[in-house]
Amino acid sequence: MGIKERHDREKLAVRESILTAARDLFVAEGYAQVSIRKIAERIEYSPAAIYSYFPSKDDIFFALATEGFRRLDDTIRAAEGAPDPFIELRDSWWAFYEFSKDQREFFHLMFVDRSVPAITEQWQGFDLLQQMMARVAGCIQRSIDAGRFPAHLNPEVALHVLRAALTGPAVLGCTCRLAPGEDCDALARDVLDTTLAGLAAGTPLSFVPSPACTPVASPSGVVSHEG
Amino acid sequence: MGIKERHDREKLAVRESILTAARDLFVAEGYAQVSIRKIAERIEYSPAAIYSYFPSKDDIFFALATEGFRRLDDTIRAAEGAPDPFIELRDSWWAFYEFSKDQREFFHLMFVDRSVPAITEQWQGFDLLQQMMARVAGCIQRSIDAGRFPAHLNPEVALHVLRAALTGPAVLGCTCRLAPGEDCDALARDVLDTTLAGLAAGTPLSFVPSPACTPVASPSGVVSHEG
DNA sequence: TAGACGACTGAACGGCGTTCAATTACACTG
DNA sequence: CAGTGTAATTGAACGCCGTTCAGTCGTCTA
Repeated sequence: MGIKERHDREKLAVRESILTAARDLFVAEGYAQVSIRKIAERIEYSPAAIYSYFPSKDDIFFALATEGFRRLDDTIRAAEGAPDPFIELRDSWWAFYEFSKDQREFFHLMFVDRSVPAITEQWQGFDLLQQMMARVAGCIQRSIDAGRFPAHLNPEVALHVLRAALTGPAVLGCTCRLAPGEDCDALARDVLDTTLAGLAAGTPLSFVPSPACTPVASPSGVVSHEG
Repeated sequence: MGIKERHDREKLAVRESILTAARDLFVAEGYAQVSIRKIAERIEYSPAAIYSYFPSKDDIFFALATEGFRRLDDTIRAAEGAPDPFIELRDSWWAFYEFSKDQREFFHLMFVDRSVPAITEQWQGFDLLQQMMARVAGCIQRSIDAGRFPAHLNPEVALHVLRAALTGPAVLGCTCRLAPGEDCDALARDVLDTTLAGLAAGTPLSFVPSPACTPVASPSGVVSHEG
């Protein structure tokens, strides 16, 4: 009796086509330009039909943000593997910046956009992001062990400082806050190198990271596992 | 014959009341929650009336962004004056970060929001921002002269690096991308100190700043001098 | 074949930014 | 004071938006 299975498959295929349409539209035109009606037209369904696949528009974009973290993970993984942990660290964060350039809309959705509400609600862990963070922290630890950073440096603190600093040029780029002639890549490179040098210099730091670290919360308070 | 003058004054007062209503609404509820209809209701005019004072909703917020730069200028000016230029530099950038906290919606409008389109168009100089930048650059130069930074450091480059790095924690805070328990102030402090230490360490930098530097472009391509 | 059930739709609700013909208020002219 | 011109203001509409819901339609079950 594979009828239910076929139905499930078909249902999932429609859901996937909604996400594909939404992704195509928002990568091409940005979040703000995407409407339920446009998505519906693209998949040749009525707008109302979409609401039997996603409870709200925000949930569609939350699913896409989740996909964004998968893409970011791929990007950063591809940058890992340099023999020198310090170089690997630099490559990883450079990959983070390049992700903000190459997948601008995804980056904006994941790290900048405020359209998705309920940010302060409880969220369920994004395993991918936490794994990414853990890998980078490990890389920092290996850099410390290799003598590239002072022994007293807390890898978690360094991680958050790097994340915050690199977020700067990434956001400036993706929100169009640079003059046309300005070289965003060079700026990002300088911020990265300056931050690494500052960490290497052993400035005392005061930040105490909390065990949890959230990128974006589910609009319905529940993590949506799309795909 | 002061009738025209009185009319001008009245017209200006209505314009001002529109801005006040918009400011109150958006500081309290955020850009996205502000509508022309709500502004109109608050000033007891019809929505259509607003369009004889501002060509579009975006222009209202562009005027508010301009006001935001005035507020930022006040904030940073108040932080200046420390005898040690290095301390003054640190105080100035800390004031920048505090502005992002205390005037979150203004900061978001000025440095993050993408709702206002036409960012890449030609813009007319924001004298205030350029003056702010020039003052900070001067402060960096004095820090170099005082031996706090290497002599070969380009003050303009350092300025952009500091701006980009500090934008990071500011954006993380104002877009709610920190876990509830995380201490944004400590993070910002660490980013600031790490960046200053990195600049002091004399890492070679590659960024070449363009003479112009824009925060946000006018939606109609023309700077609106409100007030 | 009757009924149940799920997917799907058309129409609507209340909101939005914006436009425009028509009206009103008012200073000026004769 | 009556009439005229002008600028301010409005009501109604247009075409969007996210979302809801009663109702339809097709398919599977008993």
